[in-house]
Amino acid sequence: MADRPTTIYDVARAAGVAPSTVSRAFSRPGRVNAETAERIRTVAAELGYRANPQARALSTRTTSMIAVLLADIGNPVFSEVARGAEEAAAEAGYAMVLADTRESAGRERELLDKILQSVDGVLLASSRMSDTAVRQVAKVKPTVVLNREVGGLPSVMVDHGRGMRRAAEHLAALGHKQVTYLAGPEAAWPDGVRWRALRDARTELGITVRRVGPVAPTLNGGVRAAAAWAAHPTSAVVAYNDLVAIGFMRGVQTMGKEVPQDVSVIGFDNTPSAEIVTPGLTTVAAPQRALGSRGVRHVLAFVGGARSSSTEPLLLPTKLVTRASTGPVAGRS
Amino acid sequence: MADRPTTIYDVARAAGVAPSTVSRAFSRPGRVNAETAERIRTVAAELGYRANPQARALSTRTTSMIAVLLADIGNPVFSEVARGAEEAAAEAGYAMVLADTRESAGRERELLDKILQSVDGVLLASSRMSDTAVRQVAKVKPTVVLNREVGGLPSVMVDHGRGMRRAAEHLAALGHKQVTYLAGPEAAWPDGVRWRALRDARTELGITVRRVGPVAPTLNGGVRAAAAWAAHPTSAVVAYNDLVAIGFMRGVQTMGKEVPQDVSVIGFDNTPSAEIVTPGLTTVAAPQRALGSRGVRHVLAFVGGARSSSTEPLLLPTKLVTRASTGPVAGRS
DNA sequence: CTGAAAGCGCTAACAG
DNA sequence: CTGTTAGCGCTTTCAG
Repeated sequence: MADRPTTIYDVARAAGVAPSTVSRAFSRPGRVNAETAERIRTVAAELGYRANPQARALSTRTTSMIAVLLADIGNPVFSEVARGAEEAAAEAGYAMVLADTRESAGRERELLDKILQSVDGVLLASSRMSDTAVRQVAKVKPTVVLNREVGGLPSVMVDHGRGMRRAAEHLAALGHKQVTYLAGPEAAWPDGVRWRALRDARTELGITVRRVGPVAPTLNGGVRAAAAWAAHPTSAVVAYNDLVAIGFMRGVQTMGKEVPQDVSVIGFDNTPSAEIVTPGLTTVAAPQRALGSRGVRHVLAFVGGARSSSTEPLLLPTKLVTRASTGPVAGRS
Repeated sequence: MADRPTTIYDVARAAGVAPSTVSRAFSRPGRVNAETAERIRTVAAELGYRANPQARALSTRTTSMIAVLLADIGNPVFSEVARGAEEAAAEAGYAMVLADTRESAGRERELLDKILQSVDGVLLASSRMSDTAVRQVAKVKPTVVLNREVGGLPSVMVDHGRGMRRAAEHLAALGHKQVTYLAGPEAAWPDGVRWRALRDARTELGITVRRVGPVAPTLNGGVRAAAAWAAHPTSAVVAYNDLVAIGFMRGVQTMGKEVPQDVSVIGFDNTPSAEIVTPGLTTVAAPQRALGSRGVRHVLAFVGGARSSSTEPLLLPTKLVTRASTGPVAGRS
């Protein structure tokens, strides 16, 4: 590949200055004569000089890289988070080391063990590790968690509670009196928040609520949920995510019922599929991209030396996207 | 965060050996007395010693990281590639630096400029740079390109030609005589390959082909393509990708026509949406995940010192997934 | 403002 | 097999 790359010494010799001056010309432009700096830069460009990041990191103890860990890059929800994270990182001149934990706390620990030393900060997008394990990480490098609260650590989360609230209001406005929640994995943090928000809205909205599950957060999980729901049908259903909602719709359609005539359905996440399915799925959209970018910016703020004063979780708003899967309860034929 | 991390010297002192021995105990276990090695490892564990990757990199000139550049991490096709890449990298003990070029050759260059020095190899998943620019990169670090041929550089690609061929055969078998191809962005390498493959299949399969576009590779692009197609309708259509195919179906349905009764539709990529749309979309599935993992393994092989002998592009097979969007031409009502 | 010199933590010869 | 001795390329005092 490369012949020996040009170093600071090569540039120094060619420019007729000391190596330290070349170094300063790049890292501390203010502390060097403007003309000399200019000359050095010219010479460096001619020689195609690129600073060696490892050497720099060794003496400065900063790498200009941050780690982003998520549970499954293939999941559109997380890939949006990754996108936002990458954008924010690139904008700040940082590179992103992305690791996929495949939903395993063990893998997560191993990965961190490997890359923690190579980054300036960490964003845990969907950590499955215990609180203590997360804190351990935070002790080594500035760490921000997403969609989770770990006592004392900075975090950014989507306001799932309010999202559920909006969904419930929408259904109540359409005249629905009974709502079933199709619960997702118990380990999933947003699941609990949503269910509680739905229950809390009962009296105020004058609805009764029921819970089915937990079901797998997949198309099939939704299909199975439909069977469970059929035992105690309600005129409205809110699902853990879009996939479950779509599976549910498919399930009830198989049973000869129609959406939204027989049952209104709401999902979570507003994945591309929500727009494509028939009928279009009403769903609670979360700003995943913003979640990723805010998360990274938060990390970088701490890298830059912010104190842990901002311990309060940052809450990002959701938006209810209404489509054809919800309708008035009176629409029942 | 951390107090001064423990170094090789701390371990050496605690274990009563020379620093170099500690180093060897980790990097070259064979070259050290088994018992001493064991003791060193124990002491190291007690002290919580972790090697400093920057220091190691500085002297070995290898970082155990590889760069993966792709055009848009939000695109499910690429996120699958990223997933495969990450898996292969992790398996080999490498970390993945992921960068999103946002379809811009300029950004791509800048990003590479920034991270090239920090990685042992590069995987260009959907480079928009010129051939010469790509070669420039390859001169600095082992580089593998995906879905593209850059003279002399190792590459891995999906056999889009055969995929198209299979699609055409499927349509011919159903009795279709005329096929329209909804072309994607001209800059996209697979687009040309597919169109040529379709044309080449004409005589043998006894079909005539037509081309519409290029259209944007989006839902809307597909809708517009439907309008263009309506000027010269054919009984079958193959789209650049699933999104275009789905948009097209939506477009023709709006015009009061039915799929597949009035027109059979085939997409490319087998994205999740293909399964969810109504009718289900017949599509050419590409092994995106494998593409990513093979790509990374290829890179690592070169990092490991393989000669450029394997200049032949590695071709990965596609699979035709048949669903309800294609049917016999006789099915016309 | 610039040069000289001392590391950052690890690996790599070279002796023994 | 183990210890000693130089660096890897850059930043950072410390003088001047």
